[in-house]
Amino acid sequence: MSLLVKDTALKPASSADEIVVRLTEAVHEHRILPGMKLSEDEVGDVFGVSRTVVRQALRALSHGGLVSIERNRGAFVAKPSIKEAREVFEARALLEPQTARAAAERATPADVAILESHIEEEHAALASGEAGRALNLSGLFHVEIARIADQATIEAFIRQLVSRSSLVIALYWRRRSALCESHAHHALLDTFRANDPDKAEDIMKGHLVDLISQLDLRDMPKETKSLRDALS
Amino acid sequence: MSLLVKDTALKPASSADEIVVRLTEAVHEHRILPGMKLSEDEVGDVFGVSRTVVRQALRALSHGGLVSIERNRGAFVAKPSIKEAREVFEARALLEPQTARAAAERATPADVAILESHIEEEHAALASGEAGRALNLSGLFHVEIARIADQATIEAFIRQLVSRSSLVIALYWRRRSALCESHAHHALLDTFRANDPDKAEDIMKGHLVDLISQLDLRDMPKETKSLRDALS
DNA sequence: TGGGCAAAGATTGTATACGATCTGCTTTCA
DNA sequence: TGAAAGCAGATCGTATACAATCTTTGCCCA
Repeated sequence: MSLLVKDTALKPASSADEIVVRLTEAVHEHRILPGMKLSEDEVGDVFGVSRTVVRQALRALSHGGLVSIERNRGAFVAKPSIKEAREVFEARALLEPQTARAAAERATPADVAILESHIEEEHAALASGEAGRALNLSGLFHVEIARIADQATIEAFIRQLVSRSSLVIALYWRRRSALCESHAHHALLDTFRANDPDKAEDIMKGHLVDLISQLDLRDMPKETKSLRDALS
Repeated sequence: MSLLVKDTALKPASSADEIVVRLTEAVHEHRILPGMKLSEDEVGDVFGVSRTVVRQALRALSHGGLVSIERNRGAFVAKPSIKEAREVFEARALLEPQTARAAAERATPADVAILESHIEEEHAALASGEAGRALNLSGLFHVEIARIADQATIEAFIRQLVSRSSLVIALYWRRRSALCESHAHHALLDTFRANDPDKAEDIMKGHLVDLISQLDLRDMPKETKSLRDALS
C-alpha cells in the first residue's frame, strides 16, 4: 500500500524516528485509518529499511497509544473504544485549560506569531481541500500552547492526547463534511496577545467541551457495534 | 553487576515486558540509581536474553522517561534536571487532585480494602528496613487511586509521573534518613471510606505540596552544578 | 451437506552477525 | 614535557536468518 506516504524513495529514512514521524503524520491526517493493519514487511518495504527498525517504530507508536500490538498477530492502528475516547478528553480537560493559562501568562509576540502562522496554514489547507492536513495542524496548535507554557512534560502528554484525539475523531466524528472551523483558536490567540490568563483558561475549557459535543459517543447497541466490527 | 535483581536464573524472563517490570521495580526501589549505565550486554546476561529483547525493554523504559538513550553511547537511568523535577510535580498537581475526587466518588469497600493492604505492606516494609520497597508501594498507592477512578488513560500518565518522581526523590530528597511517613495516605483512605470527594481533592492537593516541599529544588550556582555533573 | 481436523502458508518473536561510531590509550613529534 | 594524531577495544545500530505461532484452506468423515 503505497498510499502510506507520498514519496517513498526520496528520503533514506535513516532512523526509526523518521518512520514514527511519517506514520504519525499519516494517521493524524487520516490517510491511515483506525484498525488498519501495519505489516512489518510492508512498512519496511515502503521505507526501505529492515524489519528491525520498523519494529522499533511500531513499538514506539504503541507506547504513544497510536497503534496496538497483538502478540503474534501484528500491529494495527488503534481503535479507541467509546470509553477510551471519553477518557482522552477528560484528561485533556484536566491538563489543557491550566496549560493555556500558563501559556497566556508567558506568551511573547514571537509565540503569538507562531500560533498565527499555524492558523494560517490550517486555513490554507482547508481552502485547498486538504482536510487531513488541516486537522493535524489544528492539533499541533494545542501542542504549541504547551510548548509556550514551557512545560515539556505536560507537552508530551498533550501531544499524546492530541494524537489519540485524531483517532477518536476519525471514528466518532458526527458530520464528516462539516468543517471544524471554530472560533476558539482565534479567540485563544487574542487572549495570548493580551496576556489574559483567566480568559485563556475559560476559552480552552469551552473549546474542549465543544469538541466533545461534536462527537457521537453514545453507546450503540452492542450487537450493531460488533456486527459492524465483524464486517470491517 | 548482579545487584540488579536478586534471582537471575529463576524466571526465564520470556518477554521484554518482564525486563521492563524488573528494571522499573529496581529503579523505584532505588537499587538502581539515576545516571547508572544500563549496558545492553550486561542486562542481557543478567536476564538470559539476547540484546534484541533488551533493546526493546530499554526503548520502552525510555518512552516512560525512566531511562535516557544516547545514540551510540547507550542507555542510562534518567537524571531529571531541577526543571524536569518541577514539571513532574506540576503535572501531578493538575491530574491527581481531580482523580482523587473521582476515586472518592466511586470507591467501593473492596477498593478501600486494597488501599488498606497497600498501606499495611508499606508499613511492614518500613519496619523491616526495606525503605526502597516502601517508597515503591507509596507510589503505587497513587496509581491505585487512578485505577479506582476508572481512568485508564490518566492512570498511565500518573504511573509515568510516579515513576519519574522516584528518580526525583533519589536525586533531590532533603534528608535521606527521614521517613516519608505522612498522614496523607491514611487521610485519603478516610475520605474514600466516607465517599467525600471535596476532602479527597483537598488532601491530595496538600499531599503533593508537602512532597515538593520535602525536595531541595533550589537552583544551585551553575558552576557547582555543572562541575558536579562533570565529575559524576 | 456441514463440521472438524490437519497441513501449508504467512507473519511475528528472537538470536546472531556484521558494520559504524565512540572512547581511551599509546605513540610520536615539536 | 606536552599535545596531537592514530590505533585498539568496546559498544551500539542495522540486517539477516531461523524458530515459534497464528491463520487459512482443503480434505475427510459423519
